[in-house]
Amino acid sequence: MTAVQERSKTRRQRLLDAALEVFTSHGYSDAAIDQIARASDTSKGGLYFHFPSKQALFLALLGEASAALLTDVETAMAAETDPLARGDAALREVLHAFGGHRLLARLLLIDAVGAGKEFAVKLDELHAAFAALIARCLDDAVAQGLIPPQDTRLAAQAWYGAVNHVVLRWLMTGEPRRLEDAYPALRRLLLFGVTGASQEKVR
Amino acid sequence: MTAVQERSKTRRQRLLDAALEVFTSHGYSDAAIDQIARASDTSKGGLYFHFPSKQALFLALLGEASAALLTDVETAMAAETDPLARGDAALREVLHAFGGHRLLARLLLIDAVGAGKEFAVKLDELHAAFAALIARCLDDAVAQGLIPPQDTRLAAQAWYGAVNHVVLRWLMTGEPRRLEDAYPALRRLLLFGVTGASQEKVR
Amino acid sequence: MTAVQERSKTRRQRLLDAALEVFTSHGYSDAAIDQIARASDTSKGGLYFHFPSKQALFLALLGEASAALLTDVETAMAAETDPLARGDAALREVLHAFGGHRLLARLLLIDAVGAGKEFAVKLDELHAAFAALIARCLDDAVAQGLIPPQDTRLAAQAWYGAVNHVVLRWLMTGEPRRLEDAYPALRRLLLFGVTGASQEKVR
Amino acid sequence: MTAVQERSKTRRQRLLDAALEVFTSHGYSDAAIDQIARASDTSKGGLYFHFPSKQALFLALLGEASAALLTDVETAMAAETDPLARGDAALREVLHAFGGHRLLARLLLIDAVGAGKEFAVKLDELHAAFAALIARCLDDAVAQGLIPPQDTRLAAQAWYGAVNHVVLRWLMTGEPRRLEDAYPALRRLLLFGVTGASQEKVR
DNA sequence: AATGAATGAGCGTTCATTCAT
DNA sequence: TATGAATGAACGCTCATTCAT
Repeated sequence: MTAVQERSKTRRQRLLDAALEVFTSHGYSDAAIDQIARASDTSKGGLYFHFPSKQALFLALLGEASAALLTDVETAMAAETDPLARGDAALREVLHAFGGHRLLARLLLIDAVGAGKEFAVKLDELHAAFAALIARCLDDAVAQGLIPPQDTRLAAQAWYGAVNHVVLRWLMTGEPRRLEDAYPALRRLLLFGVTGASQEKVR
Repeated sequence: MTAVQERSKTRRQRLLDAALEVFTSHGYSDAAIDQIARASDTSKGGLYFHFPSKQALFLALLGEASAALLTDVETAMAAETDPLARGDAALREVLHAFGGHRLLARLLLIDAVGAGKEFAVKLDELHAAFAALIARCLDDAVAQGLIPPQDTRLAAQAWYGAVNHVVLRWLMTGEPRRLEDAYPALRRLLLFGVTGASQEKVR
Repeated sequence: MTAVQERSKTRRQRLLDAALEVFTSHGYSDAAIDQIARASDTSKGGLYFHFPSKQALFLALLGEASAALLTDVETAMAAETDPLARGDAALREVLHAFGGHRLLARLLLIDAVGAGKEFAVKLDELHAAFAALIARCLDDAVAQGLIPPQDTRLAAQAWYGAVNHVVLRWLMTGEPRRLEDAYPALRRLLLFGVTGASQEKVR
Repeated sequence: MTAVQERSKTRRQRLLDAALEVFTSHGYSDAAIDQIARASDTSKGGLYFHFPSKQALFLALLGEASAALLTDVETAMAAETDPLARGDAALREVLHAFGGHRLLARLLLIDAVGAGKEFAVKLDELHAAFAALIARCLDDAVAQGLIPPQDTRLAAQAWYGAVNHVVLRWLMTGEPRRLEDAYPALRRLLLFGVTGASQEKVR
């Protein structure tokens, strides 16, 4: 990487950092390009040199955040071999990643949601990627006889939705203080959900 | 109620209907007051007679939608006495209500989320009310020995989040075609999750 | 016309007047909407209530100016019956109209020309309308044997171009001081041009 | 001229060529420096090395185009001795030059006109030079008794305007297909115009 | 000589809100 | 009550120009 590319990368990164800050504190629509430029110690023109539009900037941010999150989770899962342990690792890592990056959580779980049709696709990709990761675990677990056969796609979504909502509550109400504290109870619920109890107990 | 009040109520309702339509098809920020006025066969001035601001209109809409949803769910729950049957009824009713009112689902699950800080409180109230409803079921079930003791608040949130996300997927991808079709699998997951399996199977 | 329409028309007219002033003093591109709004004692929003865009405002101005000019010329021509006298009247009226409305002349002969492709059509219509007016005179004159058969379309264009250019010189250099002073010499040239001299003299 | 100067000249010419292309296809205001730089296989910085501003670039282009046109016409006129034959040669050459260089015609007759006050002077110089050329012919013709005494300045302008407008029509509507086809009729009109017919025929 | 990243003033346009009628 | 003309602050974006390399 040449010195020029280096500097350019720096500027681009500064812009993304500032954008994350501003978008998450005001919401997509209420975030002004001017504000982002100011927050990144750059000029409006400079921003538009690196990103062709506000939408593209947000999209880039979404892409980087999604990729970073997915990478983290995949890495954590790769360390385990047992299917359920991998699901467990995914849960732990998601809570850890979001817990350590509040803004990233806000971006993906709040700001991206109501931002407009243009971002629904990107968000959908993230959801799909996550659901696929979990569904794979569950499919493996079913294959190994660890859990009973079931609709693993839907279970994966429910899994993801449950985690999301706990994170959302944490974002909105601040409870639990440390997001990771939700781990034990959440783990229990999710595992039990897919493990299944005897029919007699439920009926 | 006088005739004038009656007509006023009609107008107000027309405005709310139009607002639901426009807000859910464009998102809060991109929805124009002009559009809502036109869609409701009223004028901008007329809208401002009934609602003091765009924000207030959206808030009123959120309020009505939330209340309607909660009422439906509470009614459905009241028909059952067994705690777990009441939770089951809640699930069925939520899927039914959202499945029958796509716009309402969009409003609460998508548009209200990224609309801005001003609406976070309202959304929080809805979440809290729902969580309380479910948590009460679970507490009762624990008290009656139907399920093991657990963090019922968190379980309620996970429950709600799982349902939300399934509805969200339905909104975004159209799957499953009929939202109610998700009921059996979702029911199984949620009940098993709170019922708990034997420790041996999980470990 | 109701009082509201009356006021609206007034405002619209004020906007057109201001637009003429600003467009002709800065050129289309360098004229700022802000300036026009200020010059018309209105607000930018008010301007956009009456005209959907800068382009549309300029187009409306061109339309009104063209129409006014054409009407004047047609009226002047209608007073004459002899074909050549009608052409003569057209010349006199054009010089008179432009001479009395410097801004209108600038608008049509200078500002509209380089303003962009979008206005070429409108300008073309004006040119075509004028050329048709003159060509009709010449055709009649040919039919009555007043002038020899010739390419009347092209002659009409040459006629129009000659007048245009004299007006243009007047706009740019201020000569002659009174535009109407160019009438006698111009009349002579144009009439001789179409009347035709004996072949012997030319060869 | 050194090799470096040679290369510089080449670069300068490439810039002028690209500028002609871009200015005539977008108009002065809508032509972007970026576009010109790209079209000339240079950079923005490179452009600014050769020309201090957009205005100066356009002015240089105007100057070169004007000079080229005038040189062509003067050369063509120099080949003739008879005053009216020289005017005739001028007409032929103008139609030929514009007919063969559509972009040059656009530049001088359309783009330069509405581009702004800064270019009015340059345009005026061109008009004046042309008018002087024609006026000289006419003065000579008067002196030699070939045409009757008249306002030769104004006649020259009318001459020029008529030609201009025919070229303009060709640019805007594409008629006649070959600009040179307008020559015979135009020649007849212009010569007759200055030659003058007997008063009897006109009255 | 040449590059292209960076600047920042300025523009056309939008839209929630107001208010005379 | 209801209307819609009017307001004006704010926004996303452009682009001629500069300058470190």
